[in-house]
Amino acid sequence: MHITLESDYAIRIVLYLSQIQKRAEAKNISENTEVTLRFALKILRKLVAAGIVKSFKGTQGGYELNKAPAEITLAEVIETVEGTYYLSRCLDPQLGCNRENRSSPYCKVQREFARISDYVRKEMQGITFDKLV
Amino acid sequence: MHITLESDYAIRIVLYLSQIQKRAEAKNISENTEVTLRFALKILRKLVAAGIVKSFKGTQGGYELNKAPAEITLAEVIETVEGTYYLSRCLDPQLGCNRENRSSPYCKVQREFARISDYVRKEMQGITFDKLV
DNA sequence: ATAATCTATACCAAATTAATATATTTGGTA
DNA sequence: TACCAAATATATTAATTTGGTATAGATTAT
Repeated sequence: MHITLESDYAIRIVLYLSQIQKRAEAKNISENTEVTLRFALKILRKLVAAGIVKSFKGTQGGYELNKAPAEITLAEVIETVEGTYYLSRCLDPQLGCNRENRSSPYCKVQREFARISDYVRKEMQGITFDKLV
Repeated sequence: MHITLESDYAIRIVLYLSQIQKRAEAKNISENTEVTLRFALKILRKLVAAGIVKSFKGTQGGYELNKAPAEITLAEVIETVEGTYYLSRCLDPQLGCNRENRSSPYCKVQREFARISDYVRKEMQGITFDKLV
């Protein structure tokens, strides 16, 4: 939904992997991004599931990017961690408007919020990690 | 910072006052906006302090708009309740980036977020309540 | 085999957001 | 001018979300 600290962490991690361009173990990533090890591991698993990062088990294991930084967008990383971005919770299909007696299913405010949310998503889709290193 | 349910409530309240165009007491506002009375009172106090709403004490008291709906922007109402809007908490001067060892005071990600946040604020400044009734 | 590394699920704590309670002040009206 | 209906102020509590941790297990290079 919103962009929280976890997104910030996920971005730092992908940015770090974009910078070093090689495999790094979780401990290394944690130290270099200032994200606690366990929380970094949790985020890394999400990034792996989303196909942004590749993981390798066992000795000499670790994580590396699964694609070129130029192919990874800010939107992708944020939505991996937060789900779809919405400016207001009333737009989230999971939450919706908490009002019972509303005349129409979508009010004008909601429509404005939806328009702005779309813009934000599009902007973030246009920002790739090669531009951020 | 972010747009929460409280913003949603504040918007509903201002919208309701824009629609009826007359004085209404808190209980009436609460019932018509589906915001609990006490929470509505709390929000109303903020709206009064911000000069968006005028309050009248005593019998026949209540609340009414302090200016025309066309003069009240979505940005104004939201920022009354949430403070300045930022896409990411790292932009909030009160919070900031929680990273210690950062090379530069503002990273590129932060700059992109700042640019998008500015856009969102400008959009919301352009939306007045006469368009929303 | 074993030590290093990731995986999975569940759990807990801190912070934020939402809502309520109580006591007080103000002002119109009988 | 006493009274009652309303707003004001501050503190407190409850619910939700976010951030972070613990434990047990699976995998792989050496």
